[in-house]
Amino acid sequence: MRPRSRRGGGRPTIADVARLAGVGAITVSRALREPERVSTSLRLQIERAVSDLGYVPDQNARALASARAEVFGVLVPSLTNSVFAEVVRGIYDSLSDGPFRVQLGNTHYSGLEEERLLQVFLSQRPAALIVSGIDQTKVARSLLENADCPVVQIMETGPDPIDMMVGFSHFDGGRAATAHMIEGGYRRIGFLGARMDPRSQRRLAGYRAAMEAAGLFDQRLVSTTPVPSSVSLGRDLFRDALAKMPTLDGVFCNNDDLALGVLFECHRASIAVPQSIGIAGFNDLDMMQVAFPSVTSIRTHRYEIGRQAVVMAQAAIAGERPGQRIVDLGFDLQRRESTARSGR
Amino acid sequence: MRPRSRRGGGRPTIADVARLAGVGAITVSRALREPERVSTSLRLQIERAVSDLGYVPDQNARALASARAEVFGVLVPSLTNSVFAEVVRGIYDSLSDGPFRVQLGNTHYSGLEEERLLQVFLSQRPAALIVSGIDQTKVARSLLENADCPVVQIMETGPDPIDMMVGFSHFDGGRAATAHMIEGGYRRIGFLGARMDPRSQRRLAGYRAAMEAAGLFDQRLVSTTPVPSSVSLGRDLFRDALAKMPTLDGVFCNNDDLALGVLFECHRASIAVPQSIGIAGFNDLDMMQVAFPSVTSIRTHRYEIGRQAVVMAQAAIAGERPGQRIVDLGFDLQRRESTARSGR
DNA sequence: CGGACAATTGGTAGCGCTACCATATTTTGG
DNA sequence: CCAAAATATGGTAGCGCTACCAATTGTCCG
Repeated sequence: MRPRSRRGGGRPTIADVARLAGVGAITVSRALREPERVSTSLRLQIERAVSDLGYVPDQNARALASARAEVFGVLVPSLTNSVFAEVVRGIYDSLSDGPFRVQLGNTHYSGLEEERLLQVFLSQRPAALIVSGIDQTKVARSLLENADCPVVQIMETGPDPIDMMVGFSHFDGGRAATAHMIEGGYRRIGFLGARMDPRSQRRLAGYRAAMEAAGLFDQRLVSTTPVPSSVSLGRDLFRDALAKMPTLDGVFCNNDDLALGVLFECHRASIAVPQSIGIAGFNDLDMMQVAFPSVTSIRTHRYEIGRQAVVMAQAAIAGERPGQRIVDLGFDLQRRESTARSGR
Repeated sequence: MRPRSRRGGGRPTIADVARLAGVGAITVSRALREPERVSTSLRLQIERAVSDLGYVPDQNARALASARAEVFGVLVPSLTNSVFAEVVRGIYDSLSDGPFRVQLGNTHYSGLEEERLLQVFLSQRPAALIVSGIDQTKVARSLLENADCPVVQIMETGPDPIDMMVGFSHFDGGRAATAHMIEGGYRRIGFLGARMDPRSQRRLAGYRAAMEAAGLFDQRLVSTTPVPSSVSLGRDLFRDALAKMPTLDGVFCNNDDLALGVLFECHRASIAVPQSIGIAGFNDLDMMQVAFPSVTSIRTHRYEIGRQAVVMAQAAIAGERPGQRIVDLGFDLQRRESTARSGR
């Protein structure tokens, strides 16, 4: 006679706690989830039993019974890109004191992979979903629209949110950085872009808008590649751009990795920064202000985006109507030595 | 009369598939998990029904019934440290084509946080656990020893594994970098260390061993701080070290972020690298070989550590005896311009 | 002081799946 | 050709928890 522990391995269950505390199982369940709905005396008794037995609720059983896992599904295109690493950190930090776990997926910038991961995540009935960008495939968008949980799109803002959005305008960022260089007297400003995911495309569009507004745009100033970004790629792109267009007097880089590669190459080739070449990056990694010369960049509020996404999702879970569905956290242009031709 | 869909929301269940395919539910279950144990005709019929209904198995129910979630629990001390980001990428990539999901936890370099997360993870009955380092607290170690799943400790090797280990010797790495600088003619070599987690401590110990072996050790050459590492911190530590010890002729940095900060500060202060100051880092981030001058570093096989940890865990899940419980993936000393006093 | 109402507590019946065992059905070997 | 063994399929009984509803007790007010 051992109907118990057929599989479980003998971990204490809610029934064990109930027996020890001399109450019904459901009361234990309530004491753990909604302590205020249980009398103080019983609650103490139950807490005692829980700690005596070392009881830990089985999350799988809980999720099955309530048709809802205490999981936030998070989809990012890259784990090594430090921008997303910081977003994810913001998410984890905001979630760490609640009951929610995080299920992190890496889409590798692939729409198909995103669809696949969405299926996997949905099969767990997550409490909320956080996805990157606003360029979901048709299938992915439909999965998200029909998901019976809050959905937050992060990193970008745009019209027509699936549910909620936190981010900023990459177009505006690209335009601001470019406009700043034009103001600083740069004329033949190149654009260096790697990966060229949708966000990079919009930064390029912002660059183009600023250049055209000043009557400076020239297609030959644009160098892009689908290859993933890296510091060494920045060096290579810059060499090519300079060979193609020797009169280049500045570069706006898709991101800071590329900008750093450009900076190092300028050192190596003894090209004066910011005199001969101005450099601006995007994201404003910590090292940009330490670099010599320090590098102008667009500071984005990545950690805050992660934090805010969690706040919005949790509010929605709690049944609150969102104050605003679209939150634009903006960006800050950090003007530094690398684009200060005259000054300093 | 609607005993069904009280909560579920109407997603098709295994029973729906079974009915449509005209078979028993258990046969559907088998067809999905062990297709080779079901006849071809039935299997096709079932696959048809699955795709017609858009059936996706409920992971929570599956985990409850089988007392085992298809989840790898992964604990790392940081998400933004690009070393761990790459380890995690190795893990995700190796797992992406199997049935397993990843549950990622961030311990923030805290033993207590690790214990807490282990509790959370264990409550899901994961298929395997991957934890960072070999310095678990007593409680954490006990939780891991009693976990009824494979456990892999990563990033380091050492005696007395909980179960399995993949990593390398940080002591040897620190010693190799330092010995290389000594060979190169550097004498007053400083050690710059941030965070000073156990791995950093062992790198420091390796540095000390090399210095002592050459009769060069001096406690005043060592500058450490518990503060998290960053490029700006590298600059600050270097300034302090130089102020404290003006005869400094080289620095071995705990990691590449610090080394980069030192490099930039040398540029800013017009200190010749490698002539006046030699610089060596640890981890060999991509940018180290692009930097000017390129920076000597210890290349560690981070992605491969993640990959290998998954391979070992999967073998253990499949019931195979591990070939070796401890896998040392070593490291490579990358000799570059920043420590080449004479050459180039 | 009785009845409406809130506050507590518990019982029942699953959630959707799989472990275990039983029951056909086919294959094998002597 | 038949028993034994292998193969293929299905039924039953939960896994550990919570939604739903019922039952009990205490509380308030006309």
